[in-house]
Amino acid sequence: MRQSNKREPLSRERILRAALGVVDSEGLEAISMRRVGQELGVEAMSLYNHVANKAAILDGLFEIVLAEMPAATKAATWQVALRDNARALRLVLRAHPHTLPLFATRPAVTPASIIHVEAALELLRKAGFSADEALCTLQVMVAFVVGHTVAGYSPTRPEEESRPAYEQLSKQDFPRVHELVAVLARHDIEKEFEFGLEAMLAGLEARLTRRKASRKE
Amino acid sequence: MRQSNKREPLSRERILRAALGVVDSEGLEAISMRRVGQELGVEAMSLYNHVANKAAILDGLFEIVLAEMPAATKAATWQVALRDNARALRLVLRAHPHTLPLFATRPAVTPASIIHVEAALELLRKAGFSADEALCTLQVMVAFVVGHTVAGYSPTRPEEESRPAYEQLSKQDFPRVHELVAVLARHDIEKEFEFGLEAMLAGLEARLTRRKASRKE
DNA sequence: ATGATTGACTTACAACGTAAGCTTATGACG
DNA sequence: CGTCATAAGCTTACGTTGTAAGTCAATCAT
Repeated sequence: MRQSNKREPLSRERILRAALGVVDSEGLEAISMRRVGQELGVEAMSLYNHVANKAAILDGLFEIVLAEMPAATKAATWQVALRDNARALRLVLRAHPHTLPLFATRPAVTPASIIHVEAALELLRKAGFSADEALCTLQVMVAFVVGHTVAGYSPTRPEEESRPAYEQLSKQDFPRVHELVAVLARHDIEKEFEFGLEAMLAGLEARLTRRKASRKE
Repeated sequence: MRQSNKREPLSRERILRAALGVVDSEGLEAISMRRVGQELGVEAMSLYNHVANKAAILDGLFEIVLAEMPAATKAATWQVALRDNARALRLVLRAHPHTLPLFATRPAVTPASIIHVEAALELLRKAGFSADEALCTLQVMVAFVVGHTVAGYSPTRPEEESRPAYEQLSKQDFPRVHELVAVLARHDIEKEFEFGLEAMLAGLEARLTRRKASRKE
């Protein structure tokens, strides 16, 4: 009955990877200590030898997802670097949509992502941003990327109330909303992301040039 | 022993308000059917006469928080309107920081906020944005506001590992990160929000003028 | 060989969401 | 006034959860 061969020992690493597997295939609320243990052929309580508690597993999930982000390639300009980073972050988040709620609870910047932060800061500082501006820029970019990805890709459970209301109530009272119904059909959420990303970058660039101009006179 | 006087009857409204009270003072994970019932002097199961289940309560919380957003005042330009809306949304979210995780799971636009959406769309369309651009603009703004507020105001439980790492490891390996340590002390997250908001607005405005120019030639 | 350490398993408990059934107050209608 | 339907509360019960506490077998240093 018992797992016959000498099994490889448990570890934080293996636990997190098993947990990520469960979350990816069954959703965030599917993980319980017993479920993760079962995935590893182990009792729930055995996990406590390697992780402090369930919250620590969620923290770890957040961490290993973020660690999937590829190292930044050498970019020509800070604009390109920021854009690349934003897209890379979005891709990582989209790869594990069920973990997205985690990013709403935990601080976005973590030791795992510090390399990316350092690289981005370096470029921004050299481009002429002050330390504070560079910090703001990064935080604001992350906020946008995470915010937009969470909004668009959080797996919505099949609630039936919210959808139909649009077509019915809105014709005369909300003409502009009604107008969107047709648009929504062919609306591309990736285009929407790029739309926001470009706006953000353009705004940051404008700020930088204005800043340089005011310093020089 | 029993609650003596004829008590006023339960209702979805009362349940949600009680739940919001619990969440505001004790945090999101403090709400359980029994806890909310206790708040109203009622058994847990009685709540099921007015709400479908716990998820419905969370949906309702989301809803009544969003409903606190004040009606938009008549704004001079779409820029001012967007800025006002963004700040108003942020204020509402900040007023109930414990509910912020809810905004990561649920769709941002809800029947409760449709009036604001309609008003904003009207202004954007009149300013020259296409229907799709107006939709993108709104979604992107909401994503930024929610994303940034969640990142900055989600009540972080007192985890002790993440903080001290900064000062230690970063001096030579991460000089730019290290540079931030001093900045962080006097860093103002509201300024940071305004920084991002202005960048976003500037970028959107640039897009609009470019669009008008290209249509005219 | 022996003793300590590690890491698994077992048991147990309180709290959770909620299904099912029961009880009581309200109000319509003969 | 009596009857009875409906509504809205209460009670009990079940399965699942996170995890504290205790047990036991394997590994390893001496």
